[in-house]
Amino acid sequence: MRRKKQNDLLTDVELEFMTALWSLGGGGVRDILARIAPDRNLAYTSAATIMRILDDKGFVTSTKEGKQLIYAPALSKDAYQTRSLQNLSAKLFDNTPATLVARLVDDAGLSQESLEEIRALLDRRLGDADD
Amino acid sequence: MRRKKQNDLLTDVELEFMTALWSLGGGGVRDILARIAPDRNLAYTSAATIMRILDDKGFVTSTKEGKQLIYAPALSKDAYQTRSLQNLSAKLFDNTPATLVARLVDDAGLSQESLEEIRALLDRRLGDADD
DNA sequence: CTTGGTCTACGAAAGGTTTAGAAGGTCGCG
DNA sequence: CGCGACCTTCTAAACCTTTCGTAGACCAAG
Repeated sequence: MRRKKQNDLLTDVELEFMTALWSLGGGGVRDILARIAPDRNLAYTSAATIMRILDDKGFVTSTKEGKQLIYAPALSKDAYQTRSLQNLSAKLFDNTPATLVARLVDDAGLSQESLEEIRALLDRRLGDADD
Repeated sequence: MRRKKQNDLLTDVELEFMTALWSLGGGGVRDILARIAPDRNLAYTSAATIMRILDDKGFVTSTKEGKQLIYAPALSKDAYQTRSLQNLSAKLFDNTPATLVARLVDDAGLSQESLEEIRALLDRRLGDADD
C-alpha cells in the first residue's frame, strides 16, 4: 500500500517528533518524548503510536534493544528540508526558486545580517563554478 | 470561532483553488473550475463547496452578481507566499532564512541560471547599503 | 511463582479534509 | 403560470490525523 495523498511529507505532529529525533540522533520513545515541548503533556502511548506510524511510513528505522525499540532517522534533516522546499516551490512558486528567494528577501522582517549571510552563501556557491 | 490547528495555511485542495483564482483575478465557480486541471473531474458542487469553505475561512470575498456568487482573493498570492515561507522557516529551519536558502542552493537540481538570478536579486536588495 | 513495572500493538474516538448528491431558490421563456 | 436551467446550501460519507486507553508480552525482584 502506498501513500495516496502527499508525496512524502510529514504531518505536523510527525515533524515535531522527527525534529526531536534529529536533534537526538536516535533513541527510544521516552528519550524522544523528553525532547518534545514540556507543556505538551502528551501521553506516553501517544508518543509510541506516532513513532510506530513514522516507522510504518519509512521515515525512521527501529531496532529492538532489550525490550524497547530504538529509533533512528531514515531520512536526514537536510534531505527533508530539501524535499520540503521542492514541494513548496512546486506548489506555490511555479518551480522557480528565484521567485521563492525574492519573496523571502522582500520580507521586511528579515535582518540585514541574514541578507548578507545569504549573499555570502551564494557567492561561495557561484564562485566555484564561475567561468 | 477561530481556526484551531494551523496559523492560517491553506489545505491542498484549497491551495489548488486559490491558485486558479489568483490567476483569474476573480470569477464564479464555473470560471474557477475551468482553470483546475482538466483530468481532475471534480463535480461542480464539490467546487462550489470548496469556494464556500474558502469564504468561511476568510481567504476569499464573495459578492452576489445576478444569481451567482463572484469570488475574489482576500489575500494576494505574494502575501500567501510570504506566509508560507515564514511558516516553513519556523517549523523546519529554526527561523534562520540563511539555512533555508543554503538548502535551496545546495540542491543539485538547481540550474546555474536560477542561481545567478537569485544572486542578482540579492545584489539589487543589498547593493544600496553595500560598503 | 506471582506481582509490578515497562514496553509495544491494537482499536476507538474526535476532529479536519475532500467529495458529491439532494433539496430548494430564482430567473427567463413559452 | 409552469418548466427547465443554473445556482447555492445542507448534509453525509470516506478518509486522514491526533490522541489515548486497554490488552498482552516480557522481565526482574520478592
